[in-house]
Amino acid sequence: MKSTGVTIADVAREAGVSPMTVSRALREPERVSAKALKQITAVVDRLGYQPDPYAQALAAGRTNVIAVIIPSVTNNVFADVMRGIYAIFEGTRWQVQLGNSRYSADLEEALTRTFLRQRPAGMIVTGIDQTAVTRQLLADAPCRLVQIMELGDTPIDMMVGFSHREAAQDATRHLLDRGYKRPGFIAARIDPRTQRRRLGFEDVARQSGVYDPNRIITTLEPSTVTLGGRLMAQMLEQSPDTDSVLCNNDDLALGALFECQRRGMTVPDRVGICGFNDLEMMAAAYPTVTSVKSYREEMGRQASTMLLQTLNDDEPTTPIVDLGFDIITRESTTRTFDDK
Amino acid sequence: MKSTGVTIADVAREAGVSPMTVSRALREPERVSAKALKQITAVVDRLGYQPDPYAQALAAGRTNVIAVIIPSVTNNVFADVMRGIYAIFEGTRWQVQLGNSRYSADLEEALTRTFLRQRPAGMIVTGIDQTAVTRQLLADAPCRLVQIMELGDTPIDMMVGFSHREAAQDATRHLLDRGYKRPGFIAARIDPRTQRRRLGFEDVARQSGVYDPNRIITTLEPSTVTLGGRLMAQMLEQSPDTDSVLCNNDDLALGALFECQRRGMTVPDRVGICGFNDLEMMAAAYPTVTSVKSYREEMGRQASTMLLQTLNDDEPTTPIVDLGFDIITRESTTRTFDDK
DNA sequence: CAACAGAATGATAGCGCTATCATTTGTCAA
DNA sequence: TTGACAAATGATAGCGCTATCATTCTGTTG
Repeated sequence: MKSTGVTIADVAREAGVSPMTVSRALREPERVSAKALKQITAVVDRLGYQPDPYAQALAAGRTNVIAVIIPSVTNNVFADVMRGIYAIFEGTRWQVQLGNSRYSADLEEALTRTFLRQRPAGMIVTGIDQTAVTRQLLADAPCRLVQIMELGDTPIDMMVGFSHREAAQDATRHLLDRGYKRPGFIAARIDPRTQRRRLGFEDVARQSGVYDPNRIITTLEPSTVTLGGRLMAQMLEQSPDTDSVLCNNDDLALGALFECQRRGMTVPDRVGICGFNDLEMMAAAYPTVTSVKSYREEMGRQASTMLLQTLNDDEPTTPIVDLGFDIITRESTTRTFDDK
Repeated sequence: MKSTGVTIADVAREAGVSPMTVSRALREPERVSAKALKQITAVVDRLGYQPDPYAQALAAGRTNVIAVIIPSVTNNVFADVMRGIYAIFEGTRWQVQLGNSRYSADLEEALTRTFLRQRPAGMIVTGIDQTAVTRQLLADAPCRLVQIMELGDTPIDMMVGFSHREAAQDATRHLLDRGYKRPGFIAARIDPRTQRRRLGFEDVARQSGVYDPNRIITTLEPSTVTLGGRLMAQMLEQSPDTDSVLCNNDDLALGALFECQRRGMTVPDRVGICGFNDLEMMAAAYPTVTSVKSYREEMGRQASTMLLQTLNDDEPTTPIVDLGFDIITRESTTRTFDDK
């Protein structure tokens, strides 16, 4: 039943002090005399003592768990966010624990319950579209929280993100500025963020008089490069005069690019392509692909830093952070002529 | 200091039984009378009781944690493995906990210690190149273990993987079979698996008399599509007559493809390209790209299933599983002529 | 109907740690 | 040297649960 075997009592005995002093030496060394500290440290090292995190959690009533809920572990976008989160918490006493909601609000609710049962020290959750119950759970939780990826008017606590709708608006405007007259929009895995991007596309398309529902193709399927090709093919079949596409993400954009090449339709001259997220590969593609850059790793870092501040009893200066976005213009939307 | 507030004692009081009976009702319902069970279940639901996992762990001396150590969270390959792992454990009482060794054996050792301190119910670790200390820690651990990704002669416990060296041998042979005479090898983020793939390439290159150290380019940088382009460029500069490349992974292969296109070198006629892992995008690229398919998600599923069996006190029928690999031949190595 | 096996339940004692408060030790001014 | 006060340490009592064993309650049998 025993684990490592070495308990705080063993250390205390060997060091000739009480368990309480050992406990202190480990957590608040400044409250222990230099002599005792040295003694204890030596024994800890010699015995290889490691505190039992469960006993600590139970006795102290709090944990060192940072619970993170993301919709997908296989999506590059969240992988980047995670890298930012790990970058901040690695080497600290906080332990990141990952939960995967698989784009389901119900699963997210269940996950939230599971996590809260563990009394996390802090939480990071994705997006602003939690169920009412989840929102309530999070609001009542005895820990601080950062919502990431998006911005919204009703933050539960803290927030780091950017406006997907505005980003899509700007990207659509970019296509029009580049002389494209009949832009389309393709999207897969319709989640709330995707929806807002579509709205952004529609905003600008409508207001510029180029809106055509036949140039909007969405599907619930998970997004892949192959699917990008398929959606592009569908677009060109149902609206052959489409001269550009805003893709909901870079996988789709890459697939669309390949599909155009396969059909001998030159990019950017015959078809302009704009992706979303600006994954690393977009700059390496041939032709290079324009994309909406989002600051994903920075988002993870910011969220973690803010959480860390609250854990140290500092209030972050800005509890709501807009990281913005940038349209990274590349060859795929840079025509060599204008078909006016 | 209290958490949810509702403890097992509260439930017991309300249900008019002892805490012990509640504890039993929750974990071994068949050992409790139907009447008591119904009573208790009702109270649990009404009060929304959730057992405290820390108290459970401390009292029972075991946990429901499955510890998984992978070298990277942002690498598609491991994302796929994780998907397989989650697929098996989701919905069970086991909780997957992820650790990121960032391709460092020392970090892996530290992580292993951290995880073992938590007395996981089972572990999944990547590869076979642990430090001696890590190996010892794992061997002594009071839980079962699966090593994934590779095969080796000295498994610590169970193992699911495939031979990277043989895979690279086959891929190299494939290039030669397709009529390529001067194959090269490019690799980034040199980890032990990459090394073995290089050995596989060298095996066949040597034995076919086409070995040329100037056609092997490796770097410690993390692998990206952009880097694939750069390494390909370097290859074509230092060995301009290279007529094909085996890429250590698909990101590099895609970068190499783009670089060739940028230089107007036709793929597959002027240069053949073979990737490794067979990520989804390889089938969508233009031209489609040949790659060594590895069964990553299946690897995660197998490892998890085996672990689950041991957790249920069944011994898996095969503790060492070779999932093999397949060369998926596509356009990028299908020449329309033979330059013999 | 006594006797008894087996099922159901409960009392007790921790798991390894920390919060709290009491006690001891050390330091310094008067 | 003494008293006052702070610093250092320790004794005690749980945190919420489960393992273990003792007890009580069935139901069955001769």
